[in-house]
Formats: sequence, structure tokens, C-alpha cells
Amino acid sequence: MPRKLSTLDPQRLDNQICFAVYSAAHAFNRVYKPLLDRLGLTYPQYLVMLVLWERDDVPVKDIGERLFLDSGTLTPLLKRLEAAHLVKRTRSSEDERQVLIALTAQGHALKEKARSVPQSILAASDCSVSELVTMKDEIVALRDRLNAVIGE
Amino acid sequence: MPRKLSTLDPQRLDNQICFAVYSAAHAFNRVYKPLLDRLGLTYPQYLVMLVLWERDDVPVKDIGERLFLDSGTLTPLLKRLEAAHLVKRTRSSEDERQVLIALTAQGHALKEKARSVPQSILAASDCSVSELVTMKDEIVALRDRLNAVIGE
DNA sequence: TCACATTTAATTGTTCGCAATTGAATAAGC
DNA sequence: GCTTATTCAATTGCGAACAATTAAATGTGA
Repeated sequence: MPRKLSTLDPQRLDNQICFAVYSAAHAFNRVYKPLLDRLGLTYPQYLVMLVLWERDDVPVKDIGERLFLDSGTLTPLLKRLEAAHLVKRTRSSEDERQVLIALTAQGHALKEKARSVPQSILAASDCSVSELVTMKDEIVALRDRLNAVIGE
Repeated sequence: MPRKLSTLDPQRLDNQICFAVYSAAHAFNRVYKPLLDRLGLTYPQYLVMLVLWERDDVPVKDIGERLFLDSGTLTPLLKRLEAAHLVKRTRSSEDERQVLIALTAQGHALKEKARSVPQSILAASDCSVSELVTMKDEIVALRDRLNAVIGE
């Protein structure tokens, strides 16, 4: 019965990359919170707005593929954005199964107010841009490998 | 009015490390799901069990500090673990404000059944151990810098 | 045309995650 | 002893996140 060295024990919390990622995601969320409160957005709502600022008038499905989220998450979230007058939901006339999401004037305008958010996050990261880009690319590559396993 | 190159635009979704972390956390969760279903645990419940397998008979507060979660999250989660007969919640006699969490025999036994989980995750990551350790350390360092900003 | 599969959103129910509040227990100072 | 502040857990309410189901629209093949 070998006594495992805790620094190598794969069952130890601090040795798990998934917990590192999980807890880092929460840390990001907490840093974003006060910034996004001023915009009246939650972090997932902010992600949806980022997608729409790149291109709007898109079906819910497209937003979900971009963010890896399903309609069970997006439908109520989008209804809240609609209630906040940031987006408009319209059923497509070409394919009535689709609901198209378009920005309102307010939704477009919010992009300017949100312009300072990324640099605030960068400052909080206390890290060079190039280091962050490298890490981001590594994490994305890991995420894509994980997602590949899920679809078998 | 300069047209920003999208590969440099900080407001672009794919340029944001936080989205990389956020989406990687979800990807991990999806990989864990089938593995943890067999143990009857969710991922946050699994994290709590990891903490308790290292040391149990600890107050809720300690678990929260380890996982960066508060009692609003942990109280109902621990009640579900208690309902599953994996932990016992007892109010401390020394300080009656504290609730001590101890593993049951079933809770201890589950550690063996969970032993194969980390290696399944490693396989899904499709990545060398040393690469993962390096990434983990970088992500933890980033997380800790973010958490440092939150407390001002 | 008709039957059947596929696509797409919406809905329902369970679990996290956190802010804000409540309430109880403890500690500190007078 | 009394007041006050602090600590800690529980509670409440809201917003994700996802599985599973439902329902409608579309496409396909016989």
C-alpha cells in the first residue's frame, strides 16, 4: 500500500486543471460583475451582446453554437434582454421555426459604453497581452479537444 | 474612423481569454457528466467530496474557502449530499454557529469508486501531463491575481 | 400526396452561484 | 451585566446551465 505523495496524487483538488479552470471562470465573473452592473448586463448576457455586436439578425441557434449554449439557456436570457429593450425577437418568415435576434438602437448604442470593459479586465489580470493571448490559445485548444470527445 | 482589424479588436468574442476560460469550464463539465453520473454526483458535489476526502469534519466555511464558494451555494448542496447519505451535518458544540461536515462510511467508500475519474479526464484532454500541469499553474496564477483584485 | 425524419424553439424541472437578508452565537469594551 | 460589533449559517430570490420533452415547421422519399 504505497502512500501517495500529495503533490502527485491525481485525486487531490489542487492537482486538477479542471478545478483551476472552474475557479478561474468564477474569479473572472466576480471581476466582471461591477463593470457589467453599470451596463445592466450579467456575464452571459454580455457574451450574447458581444456575439450580436459582431453580427445581429441571427437565429438563436447561431448564438448557441457560438457560445456553446442551448435554447434552454438562451430563450429566457434573450427574453430578459428583450425586456431590457436591447434586442428584438422576431420569428423568421422564411423558416417559421427560427427566431431571429436583432439589436435595438439601445442595443447597438451599448457597444460604445462597453468599450472600456476589456481593458479593465486586462488590468485586473495583471499580465501582458502576449501572455494572455498565449494562454487563451492554449485554453481554447484544450476546450476544443474536450468538445471533440463529447461528440465521440 | 479606423476600421479595427478583427484579430486585434479587444471587443471581439474570440479575442477574450475570459470566454476561453468560461467555455472550457463548460466543456470540462460536459466531459465529467457521464463519469460523475455513475457516482451519483454533480461536478460541484464532486469538488466538495474531493475536499472532504482530503480532510473531513470541517466547518462549511472551510469548504467554501477551498472552493471559493459561499454558504448560499454550499448549504443546499450539502443537504443534498446528506440526503444521499454521503455526509453528516452536525452543529459544533464548541461554536454553535458552525456546522461541521463529516463523511459517512458511504462517503469514504465513494473515494475508491472515484479513483478512475482523473485519468478519464486526462485521456479526454488528449494532452501530456506536464503540459497540463504547466497550464494549470498558469491558470491558477491568473485566478489568484483576479481574486486579489476583488478584495481590492 | 402522404408518411416520416429532421430541425428549431420553447417549456419544464433540477442544480448551481451569488447577493441580500435574517437570526443566532460569540467576542470586546464599557 | 449590558451594549455593540463580528462571525457564521440559513434563507430567499434571481439568473444561469442543462437534460428531457413538446410542438411546430420543413425537407425527403415513396
